[in-house]
Amino acid sequence: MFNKVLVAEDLDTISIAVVQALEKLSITHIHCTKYCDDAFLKIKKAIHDNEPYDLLISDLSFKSDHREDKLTSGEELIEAVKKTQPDIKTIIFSIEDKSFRIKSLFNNLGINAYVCKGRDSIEELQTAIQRIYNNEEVKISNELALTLRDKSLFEIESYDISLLKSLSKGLTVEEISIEFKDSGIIPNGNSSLEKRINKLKVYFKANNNVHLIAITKDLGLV
Amino acid sequence: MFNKVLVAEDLDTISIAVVQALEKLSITHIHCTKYCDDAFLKIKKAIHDNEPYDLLISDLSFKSDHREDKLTSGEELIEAVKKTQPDIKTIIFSIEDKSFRIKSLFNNLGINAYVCKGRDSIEELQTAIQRIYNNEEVKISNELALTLRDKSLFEIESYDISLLKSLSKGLTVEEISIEFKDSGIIPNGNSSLEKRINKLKVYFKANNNVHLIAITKDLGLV
DNA sequence: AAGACCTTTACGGCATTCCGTACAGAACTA
DNA sequence: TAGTTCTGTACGGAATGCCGTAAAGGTCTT
Repeated sequence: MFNKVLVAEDLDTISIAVVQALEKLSITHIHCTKYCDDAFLKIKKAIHDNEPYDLLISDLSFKSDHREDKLTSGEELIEAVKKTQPDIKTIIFSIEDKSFRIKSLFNNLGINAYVCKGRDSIEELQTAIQRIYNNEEVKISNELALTLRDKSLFEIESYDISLLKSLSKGLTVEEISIEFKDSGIIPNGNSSLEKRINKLKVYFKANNNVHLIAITKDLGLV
Repeated sequence: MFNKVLVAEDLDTISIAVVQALEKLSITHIHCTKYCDDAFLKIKKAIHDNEPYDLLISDLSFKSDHREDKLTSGEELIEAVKKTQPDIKTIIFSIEDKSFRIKSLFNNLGINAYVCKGRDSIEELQTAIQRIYNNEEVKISNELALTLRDKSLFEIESYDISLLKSLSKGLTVEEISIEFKDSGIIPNGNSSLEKRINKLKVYFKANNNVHLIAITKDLGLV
């Protein structure tokens, strides 16, 4: 079994249970951090000491508080970690259950498993760890596997996200056009923006801009 | 110390840690449920057996799954419980940190304490239980106490929420006017609705309707 | 190089929002 | 009761969103 495991989780309640679950798998060295920055430091220190971590289990969202952290989310943490220790195994353990979000995590971050916090997540977490250790294929629930194969979900690019974010900030199409021109984002013509917004409205079955933002906010896209 | 405590929490990880925390307070009878409906049943059964619960610790939001539950949130659960056992003590243990939401919980549900899941929530939960048992005043963090006293936050009524919800469903002012007339909600004239939306935009410093919905969605109002 | 195709942009007409003014009725005041 | 204030509603004009058409420019094929 893995020897050295790091848990990045802000909620004290959850990290207690995770540690307990790891102990049952007879993992000897378990460390916890409540902040992404601390997790990254620990990983760098471990490499320096020639005792690197085998596995990182991280939450996605971390509450912000008085501390000013560089890394504020599990995504940022894993991205940074992979750059310094590419061979480390990673599991995301989060409440997030939007399939396209999870899909992008597999594609962009190359995580080894995604375990969704829920009513029986301890067991799922344990089997995920076991399978990764045995180099078996990651178990993905059927429903999720289907959406992961669905290419159409991947059409929403960062361009669309920027567009939606600007809209949700209360900017008009005119203003977004100017903003995009300043930032060098193309396309940035009025009509092109309108057309793109229209595609998003069709995609998300939205009646108007207000509806569109309401929907994408619910999906956690913005 | 309390004798019999019920924990309503869907996430297995968290309920493990909560039970552990309760055991340290030498509470002897601790029961857990993962669904609101089950919690309500247990409480009714306990009353029937003449061994009622002293304290209910409940989460706010519960994941929906295959089961079709009558009670789907901690609010609904506590509301139902208070009707059958008005003297039961209640603590909400949730990740929600929007002050006006918490305020409405104290005002509408009459909860005894609100503990926010976070980096040191176990300890907060334990002291909250202790204080409730000793009939001391509930400890509220300074920041929260301020907003609880702030009357202005309470100006947003259910009328405004309905309005915002209809907007976020993609309806036009015209359509909302018809909807309100059908439901007997007043005011329902076009201009009145516009005027009210305008007030909300001023209040939330929103540039336009899209912005307004984005803001109120973030605040968890809609 | 010519044609088909795609993307970006421009323009125009209609719908909706945005915002100011105005007026009628209810509630409140003296 | 008469005047004042508040609230709900109506109307109108400017700005923005909404949607279709079309032109300009790029890419690809043949």
